[in-house]
Amino acid sequence: MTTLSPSGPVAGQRKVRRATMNDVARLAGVSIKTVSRVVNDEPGVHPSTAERVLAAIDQLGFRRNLSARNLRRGSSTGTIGLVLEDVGNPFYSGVTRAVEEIARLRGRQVISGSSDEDPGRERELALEFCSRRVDGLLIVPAGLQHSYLVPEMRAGTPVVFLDRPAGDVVADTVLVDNIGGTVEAVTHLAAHGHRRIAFLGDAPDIFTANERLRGYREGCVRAGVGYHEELVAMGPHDEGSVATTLKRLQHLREPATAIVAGNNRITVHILRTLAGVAERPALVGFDDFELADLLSPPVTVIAHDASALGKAATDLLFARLDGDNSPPRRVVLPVRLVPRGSGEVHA
Amino acid sequence: MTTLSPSGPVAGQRKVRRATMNDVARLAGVSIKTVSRVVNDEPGVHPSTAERVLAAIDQLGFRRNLSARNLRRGSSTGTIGLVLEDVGNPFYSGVTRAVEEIARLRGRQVISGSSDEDPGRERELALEFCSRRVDGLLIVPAGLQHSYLVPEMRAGTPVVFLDRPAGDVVADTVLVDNIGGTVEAVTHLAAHGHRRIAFLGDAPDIFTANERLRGYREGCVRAGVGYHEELVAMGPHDEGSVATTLKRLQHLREPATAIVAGNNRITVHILRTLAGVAERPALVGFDDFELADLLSPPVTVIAHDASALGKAATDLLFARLDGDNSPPRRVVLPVRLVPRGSGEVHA
DNA sequence: CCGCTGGGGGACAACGTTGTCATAGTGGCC
DNA sequence: GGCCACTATGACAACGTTGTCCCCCAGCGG
Repeated sequence: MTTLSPSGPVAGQRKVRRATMNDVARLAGVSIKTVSRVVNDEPGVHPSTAERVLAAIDQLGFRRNLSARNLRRGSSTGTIGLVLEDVGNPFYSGVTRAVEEIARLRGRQVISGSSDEDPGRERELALEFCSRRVDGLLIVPAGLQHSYLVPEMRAGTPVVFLDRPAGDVVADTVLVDNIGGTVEAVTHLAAHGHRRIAFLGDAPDIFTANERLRGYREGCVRAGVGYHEELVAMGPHDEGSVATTLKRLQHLREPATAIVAGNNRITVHILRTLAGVAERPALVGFDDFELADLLSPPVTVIAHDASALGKAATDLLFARLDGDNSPPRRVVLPVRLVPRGSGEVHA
Repeated sequence: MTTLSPSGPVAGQRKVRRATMNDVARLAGVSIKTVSRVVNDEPGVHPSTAERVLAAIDQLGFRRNLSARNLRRGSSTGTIGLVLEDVGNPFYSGVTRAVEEIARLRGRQVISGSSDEDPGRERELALEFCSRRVDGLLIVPAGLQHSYLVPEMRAGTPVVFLDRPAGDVVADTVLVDNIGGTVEAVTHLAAHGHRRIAFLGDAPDIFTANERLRGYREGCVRAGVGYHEELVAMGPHDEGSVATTLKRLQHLREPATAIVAGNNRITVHILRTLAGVAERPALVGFDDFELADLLSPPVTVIAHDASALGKAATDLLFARLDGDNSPPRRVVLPVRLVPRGSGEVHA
């Protein structure tokens, strides 16, 4: 295996024009249409002609321009757009992977972008993708207003919302059972004798955070332990605010003996804050995460499957692309409580 | 906030043709060029005309077709291609995030795909991206043959290799200091009295795995503990094979008292295997991972920064796009040993 | 009244493909 | 020999934009 340098000046060859079918045609001494035939494996080209064309293609380093092709054919661009909150978050990267996988099977490329929970950025990304004429859109909504998508949907771009519902359009949506999950978490803790169960969640304008809060409240009521404002802390959380909150919960007249964490980031903040603390409250976290089983104590979680979420949404999208025009669907994926230890501590 | 259904039949509107500038022009009673002027904020359009055009755009839900635009202008497509091993792996999703971030600042969209360590798939993805006329390519090489990229590079598409070097082309490359890292790991363990230090790595045809093995060997020699074949286990590892290997290492005539893990997946397998075991060997893992500090004992690692890697590579790519045509560069990012406990166990 | 200026707007070609249709040549059959 | 069928190939338009160039007309100075 020799080391080839792409001969001649390579880096910074910004000015070179890529070879087109025209160039190939000229070099091979045929018409451009014949080149097209060869490139597309269409019949009716004499083998010797095809050979000349292929040689020219090789010599010029020709590669068909897909944009031009799609433009002319008016066909799909073979892309789907994915707008999520942050690819860097393992949960969403799991989603991305699943989306990519299915898209691949259906011969599509994925274009993705992170909104960072910023509605403006979400919109910017989604519309940019529409300008690129993606065949469909998968969106983890950052905001509550999605009417900007109405023209796109009307123009035939299917949109599936993921993880959270859209604010003001009716469209396919895939969610997880946030309420059921937190109800189960609370019930589980109550069953182990806890009556002072706290909830730390994300800002309540985030759909999932709000739903989980509702589930928490319902769980408290059902378990007969009552809902107490003082045991709840919503809002954007960082390590510092979590530490403060935990301290507060501990020093209540009736301290919290158990905590439900609203998502994986919060769970991790809590774990870090509690590291080395002897008297630990029981803990159940929403979202599973790697190594949860290897911590001590292992962390009990409400688990749901990122790739199942991605798969369900993408399947739905492709169903629409295949012509399914039934009314918009809302799919709610189940969650399950995985008891590992941290949630089985008795009060 | 009312709930708008995109009026009329929406889902399954596969047949609708998107409005073009032509349609807008007709509706507004102007020429298509005037529409173009309005859409592009070009001067020389009477405000009242512009208003009519905007109204028509709104009414028809027109959105400029970026492919057509780029085709006509011969300008960049505003996209860059990213081929990695698996977006689902937190390390690569960190890379992805960083790439996305920089691309955004430079007004580019990222198209990405996972090769799953399959050279054929890598090639397929890279060439597909070239067909889409990405402005540049970032590739985590799966195989050793990349001469297929020569025509593309010659045609002016800059390519930067990431995490591993290309097999047979000279191109920009960003790596981490694999050898230095493992040397440091071994040195560290030896300094704590270990003389029987094992190495579990990935298949040696993977560049990083091989480099790390070299570093391990060099570290052993430098530390004066010698290199022993029996302490090394390379190859694809799953939980089972890791368990078997650990057992073997434990039952050697002179058992291993310390382990260097070749990457984060292997580290995790080891941790899972050792869970609950009383007599644990010392452990240093290559790649940092979330929660490493919360395990007991906390895991000592050779850390390097996924986002730094992504950033460096993307910066390099954009430098090329900006016209930098200096000879291909090879950037090696430093790693650092983060002592947390698991590696500071004395032999 | 003429010519000039400049703002507002349009006609047309071109980007790189592919679909449609036409045509040249070749051989076979009556 | 004339006609047909068939193969191999090409000319040309069109996809949705934008760049270039041109035109019309109002206003203005001489």
